[in-house]
Amino acid sequence: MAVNPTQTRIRNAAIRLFAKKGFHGVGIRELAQAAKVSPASLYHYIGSKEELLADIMWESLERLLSAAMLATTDVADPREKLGRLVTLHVVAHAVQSKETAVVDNELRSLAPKLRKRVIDKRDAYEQLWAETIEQGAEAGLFRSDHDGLARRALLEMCSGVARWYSTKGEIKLDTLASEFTDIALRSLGTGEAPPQPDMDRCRTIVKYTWGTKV
Amino acid sequence: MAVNPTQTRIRNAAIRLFAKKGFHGVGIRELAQAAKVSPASLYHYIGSKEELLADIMWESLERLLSAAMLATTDVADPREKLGRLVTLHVVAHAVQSKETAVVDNELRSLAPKLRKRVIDKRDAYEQLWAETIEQGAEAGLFRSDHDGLARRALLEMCSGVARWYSTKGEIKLDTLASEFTDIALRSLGTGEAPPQPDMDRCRTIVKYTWGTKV
DNA sequence: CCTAGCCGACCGATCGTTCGATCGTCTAGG
DNA sequence: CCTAGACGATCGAACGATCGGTCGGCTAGG
Repeated sequence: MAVNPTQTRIRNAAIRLFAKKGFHGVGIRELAQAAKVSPASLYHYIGSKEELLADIMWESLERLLSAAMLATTDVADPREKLGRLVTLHVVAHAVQSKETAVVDNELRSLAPKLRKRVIDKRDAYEQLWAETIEQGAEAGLFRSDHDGLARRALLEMCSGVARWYSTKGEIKLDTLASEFTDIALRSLGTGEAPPQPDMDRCRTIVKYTWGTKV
Repeated sequence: MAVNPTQTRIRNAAIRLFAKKGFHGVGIRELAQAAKVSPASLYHYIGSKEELLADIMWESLERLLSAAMLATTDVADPREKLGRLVTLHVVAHAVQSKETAVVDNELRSLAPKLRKRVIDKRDAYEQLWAETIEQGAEAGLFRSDHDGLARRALLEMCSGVARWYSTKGEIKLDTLASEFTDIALRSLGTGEAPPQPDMDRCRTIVKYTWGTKV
């Protein structure tokens, strides 16, 4: 999980370049130069270019999933649960926009074997959303979403943050999160004013999961 | 605009392959084979691989923009206007998922010169959304969106359709469009039940713009 | 004869990857 | 304390393959 400084440099360079140019748009030599190693040395740290991509994607999803589970276990109210899922998802895509963009865009660059591991993780994560929405529907708090249409719409909306949000822009992270939570809950809601989730708890989890950001 | 049958084959093959593997993931030999010409013959129809991509993206946006303008001119009610924008955007991303996916993902593969033309088109299109939302806000029908946050959220949500919707799935196109319109209007709305836009008019425009689909 | 369409052969460049060798560091045996 | 050797890290050079693109020439219809 990237403890070695050289490993970390390679990992970070790969995330930055893959996000900017796409997996196939980055050559090994360019990657090596950005990580300040020779192309040959690169292969002491990675199995192959593709494995490097798969590792990055899987670990990114692993962090997102564990953060989401941490935030939703023992939460009874589906509205609170969904609000936290949205907040974490949006904040993750805002502060880790590079690696989340890679996760969202580069699944196609993985051969079936490596792809499966990543897809399984992603499905496990999206399952959290599906369960939460279903619970809300059963409780009469959300409109039912038996096609998963609303879930997909909301996930795409929240993931899109990585494509346009800039931490240097005028929009504060808190504004972003609460606005998106609002939109999400009102999309699913039955009309009542949606409650805001426990922001402090989410902030703590974000800090714990992704480090010093936020 | 692709009247020649060989041009059309090349265009369609490029859209399909670029959407599936990404611009840098497709070689001209693979593209030529899919279009049933030799790699050399390819260059009787395209200036370069990159120009081919730029043309595809620009034309796709051109169609979307003209369809959107066609659907919104002389429409006074901002809610009706936005409903039609959402419907057209969603339907376009559903039935032309390949080329819209290319538009959404491959901007980074274009050198600045070619990129500008495409970005200008995209901005002109998004401007339509911005104006409509602003009109709605001034009329007191929408919550104001001075950061463009809601606009971006909705656009990402609607564009995401190209990533998951399948015309072979169980969700009907009408259901998709009306559900998304509903979500969009309730995201912006002040609480009243959102009106459904003129679906027949939208259907006509889709047919006129993208041909026999729908 | 001209031209549009088409293609085999080839261009230099770059692709992902491997190999063998050279470093400095650590450890075990005498 | 010295030394032999194992070890991880590093890299220059090169591998065959493929990259985007070009060129000269062939063919067929007007």
